[in-house]
Amino acid sequence: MAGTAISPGYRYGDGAMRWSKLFIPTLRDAPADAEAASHKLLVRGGFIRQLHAGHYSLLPLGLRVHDKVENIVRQGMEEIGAQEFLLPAMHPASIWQRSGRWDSVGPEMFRLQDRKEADLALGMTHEEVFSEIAREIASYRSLPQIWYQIQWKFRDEPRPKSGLLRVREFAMKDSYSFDLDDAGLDHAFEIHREAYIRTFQRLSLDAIAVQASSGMMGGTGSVEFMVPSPAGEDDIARCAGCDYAANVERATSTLAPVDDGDASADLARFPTPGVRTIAALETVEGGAPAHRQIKTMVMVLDGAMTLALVRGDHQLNFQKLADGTRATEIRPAEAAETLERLGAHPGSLGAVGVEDLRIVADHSLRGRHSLATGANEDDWHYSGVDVDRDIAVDEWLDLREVSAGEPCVNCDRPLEVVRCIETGHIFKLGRRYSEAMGATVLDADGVERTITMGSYGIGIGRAMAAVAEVHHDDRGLVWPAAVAPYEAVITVASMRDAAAVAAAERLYGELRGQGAEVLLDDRDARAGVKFADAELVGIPWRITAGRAVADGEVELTERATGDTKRVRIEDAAARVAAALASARP
RNA sequence: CGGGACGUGGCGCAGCCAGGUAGCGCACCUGCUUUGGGAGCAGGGGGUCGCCGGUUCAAAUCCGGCCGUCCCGACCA
Repeated sequence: MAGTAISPGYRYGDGAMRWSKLFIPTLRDAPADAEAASHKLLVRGGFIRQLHAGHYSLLPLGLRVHDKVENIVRQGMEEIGAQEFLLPAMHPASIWQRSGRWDSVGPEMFRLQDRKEADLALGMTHEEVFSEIAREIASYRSLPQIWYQIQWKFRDEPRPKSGLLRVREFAMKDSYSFDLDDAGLDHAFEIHREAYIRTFQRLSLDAIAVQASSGMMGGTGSVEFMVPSPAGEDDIARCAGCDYAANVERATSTLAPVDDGDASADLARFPTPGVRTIAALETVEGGAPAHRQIKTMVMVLDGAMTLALVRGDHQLNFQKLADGTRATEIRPAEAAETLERLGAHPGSLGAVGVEDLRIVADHSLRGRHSLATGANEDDWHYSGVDVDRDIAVDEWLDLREVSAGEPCVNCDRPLEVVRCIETGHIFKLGRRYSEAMGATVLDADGVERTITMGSYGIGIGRAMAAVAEVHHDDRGLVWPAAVAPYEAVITVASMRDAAAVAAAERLYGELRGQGAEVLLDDRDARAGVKFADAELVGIPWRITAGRAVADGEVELTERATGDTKRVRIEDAAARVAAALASARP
């Protein structure tokens, strides 16, 4: 535009939304190692490319979507008065040592050293740094505060997978609330919950708010936002009759009482050659139905072997065990360890007479008698086990995982179990970090009080992938207008058709003049290629300038439905603008 | 961490077992034709066959080690 000599090929402004000038590397074939729909389509559509496991480059189209997701999330934060920060991604070890997490989080944190051999970490979350800053809040009159950032997080996931769904480096919106007391925290938590619901609605995600385990964050309560999808990694239990919903790491249900009979039987050891499973023990002479067996899970909690007991027909939930015992590192024992300590292989294990190991048991075993379990000798089991009499249970915990169909604890209606993607998680942290960092204020009475905190996260890239998981068809992505990389594409059916080119240019100018994000597909390619690409990339509206131009018309096609209408060229811009306006948040 | 599979032009694959000048489809470049649902013909460019070592006259191919990627599992005791 200016008089400065710029090589025409590099003229930026005008070419920026012409497909022929853009880098949109679409692929006919998905990479062989992609499994999840979002992974395949984001790669095929030219949105992302993998650098290595768990690390993806955002290409121009991908960045546009990512930016839009960010901005919708940002809008939700601004609406509750949150203030945006940007903190360092790289932290000194000392700040993590002060909170105790340098040692407690383990290998999930990327650690490195600088040239002076000082320990550093790549931030996996920012409670420590934000609460360090919050030390400058000196008076209760400065509270409450809500601070947030959208920043890269680094987590050395044991298994990155499914494209953008689980990665080691990702943008997260993390916010932190600072209040004088628990009532203030409850309020901050509630307005976040509401903001998240609004935000996920704007992203066209049907997120379910569920009770959740707090995991490594600690604290007194947490809620996850779960988007139903087979590509997810979490199961939630949800009641069809009331609003009960919880991650299976926390969910409970009502259990029908078990009738063990009147009298407690005598403990008896009996031979069970070849019996290695619950099912086998059901049918053998002297055995018992699964719900009258004790399943003995040998676990190692922070290095200490522990027996976790559940009913034979129940499953142990590891997160419940970790939460209930406050263990940070938890794994099943290896067969060799088990053999050494208990004297038998898996399949013949039990807690009867075990004195030197910690024993935790699920509530469903409380007071039970006349049960069957392994005898800690291969091919031998016990019958007539009376839990109170024969097993030295150290702690009673909720350890069992709920199953679909069990009655809801609130209303007795059957629970359903749904596979979900966790797109957001909010925590009531309490005073753990503020106390460690020394973030205190003086209250109205001049008394020093520790600030109470909450922390709240949304994974930007994961939310983007979740949208792709939910909104696609066999032709490609079907982006909701709010997050689409472009709102509309004008497809010139043939670049040799001068009238069509002229109509397309006119509409392109008009729509850009209205502020629409419109892409002009001016590639010298066949119409079929352009249609297929527009559908793969998932642009909500397509305006086709082709044979209808001879009649003074263009075609307007909605990606989601495939519906096509012919409209007058002079009316087309207004029609598209109206459609876009109704879709904007 | 355990189990499985796989690494060959940008993407998808064959070749490997039975060692002998690296091939196909898509994509890319040139030309002609075609032009509303991933065009046709002709010509062309691009690959240290993941890396290191070994065996051999000769290694994508056989052997050893390493690295990387994906999937399943972290339970049914």
